[in-house]
Amino acid sequence: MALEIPEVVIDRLPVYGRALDLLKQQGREVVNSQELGERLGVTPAQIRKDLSYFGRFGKQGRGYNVARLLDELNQILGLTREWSMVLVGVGQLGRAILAYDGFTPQGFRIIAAFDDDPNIIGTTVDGHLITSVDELAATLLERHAEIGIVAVPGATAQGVIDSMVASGVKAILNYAPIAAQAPPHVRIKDIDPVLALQSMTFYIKDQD
Amino acid sequence: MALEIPEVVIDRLPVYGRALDLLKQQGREVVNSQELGERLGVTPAQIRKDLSYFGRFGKQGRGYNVARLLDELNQILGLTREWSMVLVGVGQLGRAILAYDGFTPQGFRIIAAFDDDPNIIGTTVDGHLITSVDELAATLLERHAEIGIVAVPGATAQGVIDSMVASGVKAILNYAPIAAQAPPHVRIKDIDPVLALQSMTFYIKDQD
DNA sequence: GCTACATTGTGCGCGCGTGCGCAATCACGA
DNA sequence: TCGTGATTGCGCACGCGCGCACAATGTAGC
Repeated sequence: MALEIPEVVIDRLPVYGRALDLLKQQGREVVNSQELGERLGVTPAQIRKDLSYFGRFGKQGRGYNVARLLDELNQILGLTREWSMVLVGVGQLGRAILAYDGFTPQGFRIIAAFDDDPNIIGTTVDGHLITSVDELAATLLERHAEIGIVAVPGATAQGVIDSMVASGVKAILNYAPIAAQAPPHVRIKDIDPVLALQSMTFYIKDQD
Repeated sequence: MALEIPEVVIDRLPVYGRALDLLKQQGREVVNSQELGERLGVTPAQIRKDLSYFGRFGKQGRGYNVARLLDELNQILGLTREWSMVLVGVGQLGRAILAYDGFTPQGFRIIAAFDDDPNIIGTTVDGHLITSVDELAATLLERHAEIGIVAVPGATAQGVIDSMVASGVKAILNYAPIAAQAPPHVRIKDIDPVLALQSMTFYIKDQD
């Protein structure tokens, strides 16, 4: 049945999950695809189709049980466990990532942070002792981490990614402004505000 | 001819532009679609098709003049001018955004920064005097800005977005973890590392 | 100037994602 | 227990984006 699920579908599931989380906090027990769709700017059919890839979670005539559907989505996405991450690059951006309080509640924990600046190595940032990037591989041998975060300048980013891949990291969140290369079995997502800005200007450049 | 250009195409153009920029810095004068595609993980046909929406920029048998194509792309995307931005939210994330040196070289300048914390208002961060968010509208009346950056917690983000829209901002870069709503004439792009992580775990949760 | 070669620009078909529309199904009230 | 109303799950068709494959076209060498 669910042998080939489009990546766009997977990308939308966390969005549904976040909305359900909010509804749950508000004490809502049931929600239908129409209301969920309105909140997220998605058609109700889209939501129902997406969910149907994984099973039948709703009840006709009522809708979806909020807590139940949220649990199902977390199960599907693998969010019922903790995920360990390593951060490379403790500049201004890296510090903001270390300080960000949105990862932990969702089960993502930074277990080690690395840099190549001797002035930073050995210091403690937000409770994390900064280690030399040369020890990345050694550290990952004893303390396993599935996810790597790249917050270094573009020039050194690909090298960092290669090291992570070699050390068995399975997914990478890349903040560096490069077209990162990785083997097929390693997932990569880019966070790139400049690209986002540069495509928006196309649409607004001729307004008023 | 170019009456309806897919948004995915527009999203790829800045990626091409960045690669061309790099090639130009390396002194390359000509590049063909095959090499460009290999560097970016895109098929050569994709690149040629995308570019054909806007004109004929290549020469058969040779390829594309790097500097020429880069200029054309910048023209198409509206990157030949400066863009003014306002930032709302000067917490850890906002500070990292203010400190980020990747915006200015691409023509994006933050002209004002706002927060609602009395302890922060009046201070100077990276050369920017932090103003009360209550003065957002008034400030935008005298100093025009086309783009808004939202770096506040999710709970207050939609309100900030509404204010920006009311003040004539035409594009918004949203770092808050919400499904932001805005009228159709205002472009929005979300920067959301947690969503990126939560979709990647789907693919890596059953590995090894 | 002519030939051989390389690379673009694009018509076309394939495949996939989206949303419509309806039958199936469940809750609830009488 | 039965009927009514609401909402899901999903078959199907439409439309769009992607990439193939080839003709068009420019380059370079002789």
